[in-house]
Amino acid sequence: MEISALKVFIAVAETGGVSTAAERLHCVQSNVTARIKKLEDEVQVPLFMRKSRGMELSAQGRVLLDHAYKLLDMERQARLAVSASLEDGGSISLGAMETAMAVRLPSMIKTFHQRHPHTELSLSTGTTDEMIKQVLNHQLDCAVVGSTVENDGVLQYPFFRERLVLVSTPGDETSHTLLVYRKGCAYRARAEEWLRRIGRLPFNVMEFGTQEGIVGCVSAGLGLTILPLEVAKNLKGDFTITDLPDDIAIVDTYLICKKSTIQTKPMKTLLELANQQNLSQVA
Amino acid sequence: MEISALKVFIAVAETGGVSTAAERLHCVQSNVTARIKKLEDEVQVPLFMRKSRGMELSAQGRVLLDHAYKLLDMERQARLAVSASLEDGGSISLGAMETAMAVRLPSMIKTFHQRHPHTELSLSTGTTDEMIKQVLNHQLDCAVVGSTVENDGVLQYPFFRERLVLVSTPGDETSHTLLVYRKGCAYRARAEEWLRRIGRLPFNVMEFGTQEGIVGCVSAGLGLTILPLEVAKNLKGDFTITDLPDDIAIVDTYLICKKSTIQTKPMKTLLELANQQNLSQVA
DNA sequence: TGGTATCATTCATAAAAAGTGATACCAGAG
DNA sequence: CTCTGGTATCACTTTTTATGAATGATACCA
Repeated sequence: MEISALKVFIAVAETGGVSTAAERLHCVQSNVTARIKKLEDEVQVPLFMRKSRGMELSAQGRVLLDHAYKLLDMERQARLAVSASLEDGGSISLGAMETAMAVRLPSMIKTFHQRHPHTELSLSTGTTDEMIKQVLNHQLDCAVVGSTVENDGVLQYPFFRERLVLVSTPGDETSHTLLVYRKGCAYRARAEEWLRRIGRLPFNVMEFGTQEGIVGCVSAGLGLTILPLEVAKNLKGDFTITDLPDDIAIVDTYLICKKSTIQTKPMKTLLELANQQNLSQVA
Repeated sequence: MEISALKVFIAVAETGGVSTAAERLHCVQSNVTARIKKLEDEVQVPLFMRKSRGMELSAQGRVLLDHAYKLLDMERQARLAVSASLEDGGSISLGAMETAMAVRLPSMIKTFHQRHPHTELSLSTGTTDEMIKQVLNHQLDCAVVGSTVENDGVLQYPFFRERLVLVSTPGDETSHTLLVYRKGCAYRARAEEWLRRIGRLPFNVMEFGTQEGIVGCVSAGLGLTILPLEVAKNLKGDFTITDLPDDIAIVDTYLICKKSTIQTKPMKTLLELANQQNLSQVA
């Protein structure tokens, strides 16, 4: 039962005749006759009673007419919804490093939600490497990551700049144990680079899935970790913060998304908001 | 946006790929590819993001998917409703002479409604001639009329037999004024026939649209009228009832409907109920 | 690194559906 | 009776949908 068939059905039902319906449909009368017959074949029931002059709905026809109206209306709605979703609505999946999610994103997300209350924003966290892969696979619409990506199918917007510091418990600053995220974290690479550079070798690494786990273990004196200064300053407890040289410490984060991702209005808003943050927040 | 197009859209969305969808749809991939493309052209928006392996819904695609499910379900419903209306549901329009509507029909209608609570019964009244025409034109599904009709496209079921009597105010029995329905009433023909036969000429006729009007005017002494005995006996007020010879008085009513009217279950019930009343209620 | 399997797309073409125009047919009106 | 206003039927064209084979891209595996 195709939508177009229902349209001719409605035309005949409303005009009470094949010829008048044909006129309204801008087609020829024989075509209308044929399509009605096909529809009747399909539902196995006569939809009209042929009168000497015109046709009149049968009981079954009246039933179908009701439904046909609804169906047609729904089709219109669907069409509308899809166009509208370019403007608003729909959903966006955004990934971010856990640290970014904690510090930078909340205010931005708030603003976004005010501007697009109908757009569903689904947040997830992951390591830089994981998220880059997900963006490339369209499992994420966009992501906040800690390194650039050399792939010209990807748009990258500078998001913010931050300074990494080493965090440990007092007296534990020279630990050879590094507590970090699982492989793929942008910060982890920096930390390892630093330890290698200052020759604190060999060092061992403990991997964690969440930031909470890392911080908990650092405060228990298990070792040291690397965190954005913003995050480190807000830690509760007694920690020592050790500066790092700029080339290690300063990391630029980017909001990335695939070029092929549809640029809906909400998506544009998101990128725009990201750009507004694009001030060197840290020297 | 045809239903069939949405079916392939859903298949692709659910299986996450053209090939798997094609398999499910029992057709070749190239066809699925083409139809998806056509749908995308139609809505002017990419519905899927092409990944290296398979396809994934875009934000707009997700929106459409929701609607597609609803639409498909609605279509199923419509199809079902039409078949079901053969069994039950739907509507039947029944016409009857006002006198029949008052006396014989109520109990029958009640039974009918108990058996088919989902069938809408629309009642109307009219003269025999009017209703015969309406049945022939399918403006009525069936009707209770006071004469047979010589048209072999029409089914006629004996409904009941009744006795007509003349009704007047006491002392007004020989009035030359006949109060009757508008032209086309089966009883009116009988009354005129009677007056002619007994030579009460000339007589004049006042036409009315409703039985109430007739009765009111009769009781005001304007003239006499002809009514079924059953009805006459139940009139409130002081009336004289005059018998008529059998050939004038006894009238058979019939439930008629066109042969071409679909014999739905409810319709069959109606005819069956009519036949149960088919007892000579009056000698 | 090359080989193989898995997908999507493209293209030429076949089959089916929708649309056309002419004509036949039917019933009511004059 | 013919005329008129309508539907149905028919042979035909156009459009849409479906097919099969070829192409290309990418992942997976050795």
